[in-house]
Amino acid sequence: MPSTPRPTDAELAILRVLWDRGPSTVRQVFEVLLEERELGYTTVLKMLQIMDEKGLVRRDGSDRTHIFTARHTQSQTQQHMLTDLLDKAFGGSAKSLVMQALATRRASREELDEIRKLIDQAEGGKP
Amino acid sequence: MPSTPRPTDAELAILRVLWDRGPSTVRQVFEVLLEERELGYTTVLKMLQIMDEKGLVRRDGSDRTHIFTARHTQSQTQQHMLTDLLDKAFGGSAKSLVMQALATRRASREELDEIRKLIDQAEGGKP
DNA sequence: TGAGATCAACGAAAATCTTCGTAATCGGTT
DNA sequence: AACCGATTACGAAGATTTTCGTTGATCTCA
Repeated sequence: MPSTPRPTDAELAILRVLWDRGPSTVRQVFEVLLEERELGYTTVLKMLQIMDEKGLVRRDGSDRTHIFTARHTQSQTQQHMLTDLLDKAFGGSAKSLVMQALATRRASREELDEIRKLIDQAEGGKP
Repeated sequence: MPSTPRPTDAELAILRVLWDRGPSTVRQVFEVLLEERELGYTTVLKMLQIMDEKGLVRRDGSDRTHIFTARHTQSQTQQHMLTDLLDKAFGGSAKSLVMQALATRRASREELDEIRKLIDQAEGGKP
């Protein structure tokens, strides 16, 4: 149960890179982010320093070029942010959150089938 | 489609009051929030002024005591924040968001049934 | 070995968020 | 009319977020 703060938008962009590409150097993260938007190398460095202080990433400084790793998995972070949103905007109701999410119409038939299977499982295990 | 910014945590607390109790004065919002945490009257006033500038609330200043109203419904705001989270933390996959949400184990059997019905409907209407 | 490239650290600036004190204004009451 | 309480407006301070320039250290290789 991670007690780290909820990542900000910019922090999340960095975490996405670390989740996708695994442990990375500042430069590697910088290059990926540069494809999406303009920003400076030292901006990324500073962000990673702050994220290290916050506990969002871990740093290996044994080499001259430090390696940064996301401290929590994407799943853990998703869970964290979802719970936060659930409490702050959905009055704690997972049902209404899921209904709204399904209303975004981004799920394909196959995905809906998988979701239904998950519900069946959940109900099966909940007598 | 509201092009207002995503509300901050403090703004969301105020919006919750407006959604629950309808159009309200600063004092009314203040009194409700005071039950949850300590804060000053002018803090709430200032927040509402800023939220008015941002377009998050509408203000009726025809009377001396102004009345504030949420500019978007709770549903619209939920949709907005969910879409934002979807893109920034779930790679746009509604499926994985729903799966994670269901994993919070906050939904009862009855709620799961309702969700499944919604999926059935969605699939029925999707050729 | 020394010149140039790469890197981390530091500090600081601009923007945003959150908080509230103080002052000005208005309404109702004496 | 003068006062009192309630309300809005203003401005500012502290915290956080996002950004980057500069500096000094370290590495590479010619």
